[in-house]
Amino acid sequence: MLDQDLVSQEYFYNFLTGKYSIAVMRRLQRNLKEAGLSITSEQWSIMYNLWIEEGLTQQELAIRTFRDKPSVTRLINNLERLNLVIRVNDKNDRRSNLIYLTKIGRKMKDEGMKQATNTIEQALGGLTDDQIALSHTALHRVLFNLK
Amino acid sequence: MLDQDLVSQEYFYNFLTGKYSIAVMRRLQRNLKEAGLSITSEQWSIMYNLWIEEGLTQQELAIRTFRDKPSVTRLINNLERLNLVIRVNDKNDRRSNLIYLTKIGRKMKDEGMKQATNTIEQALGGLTDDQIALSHTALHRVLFNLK
DNA sequence: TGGTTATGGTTGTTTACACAACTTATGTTG
DNA sequence: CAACATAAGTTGTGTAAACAACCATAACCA
Repeated sequence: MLDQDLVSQEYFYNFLTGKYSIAVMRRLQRNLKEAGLSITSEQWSIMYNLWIEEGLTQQELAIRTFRDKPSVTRLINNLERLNLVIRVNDKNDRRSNLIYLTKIGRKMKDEGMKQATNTIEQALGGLTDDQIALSHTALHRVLFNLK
Repeated sequence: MLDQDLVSQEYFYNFLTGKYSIAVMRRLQRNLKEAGLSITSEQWSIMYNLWIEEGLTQQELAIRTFRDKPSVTRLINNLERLNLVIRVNDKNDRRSNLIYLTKIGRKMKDEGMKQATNTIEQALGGLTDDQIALSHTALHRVLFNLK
């Protein structure tokens, strides 16, 4: 492969290095902070899934957030320290923890989702619905290919 | 916003949580390891830029990899410990370090680029050139919007 | 020319990640 | 039922991230 090719394939390598998602997550972080929500974008991704459905196991949260089990353990640890979620031992399967939101965690939903929407609008500004739909398809395929 | 909307906008929230790039970077990591290259995907992104052009400053590497200065400092520390790069103090501007590859670092280029190409092919498999080009445009816009 | 500002890099702190090894509880099956 | 395999979660270790505060050098400019 020639150096010329290296440079012209810049796009692909930006993809490899996570440039796009670093940008998006950094902006989400900033928007959350400016709205007075002191959670990280990673913590947000856990909260988001719990806002949709409470009582998920850590395993299920790991799958939905595409993180591994140790990562989820520690994210839940931190969210528990922030009094945003609680672990409840599953009576039917004592290996599992069911994760529930606290009152504070539940109250955070509106503002948390608003900042997510803001971030998305800032990121996708100037793109047509068609462009968005097409990249949706492409990224979905990427996820399918790699998982 | 209704819960229904939350679920149907899954794609956007996957974007926010970095799901796609986690998948890509994890695969790159795995491919590098299987090829016997013991560097992380973050280290790869530094090496990639040095394979294109040596003698960059840390500042310049930070811009090209979309990372902040402390991150680059520590990545270079680790790469220096692995004997893959060296810092050379710039005679003309003594604030700057110019980063050069070692012989070992230079020899790693072929295999390192090969694994990157593999990863890209695995990620984009099944997508047409048009789809790839369109998502390129979209992601480029995202980067422009957020930087 | 001397003081201020800007730039390149480092260090400290907290959070998060991957991978491997481990514990405990549940399933399976001979 | 006992032995083995699987599943959920935790802990250890090394690497990387953001953000803030800092040092040294260079650039500006009044």
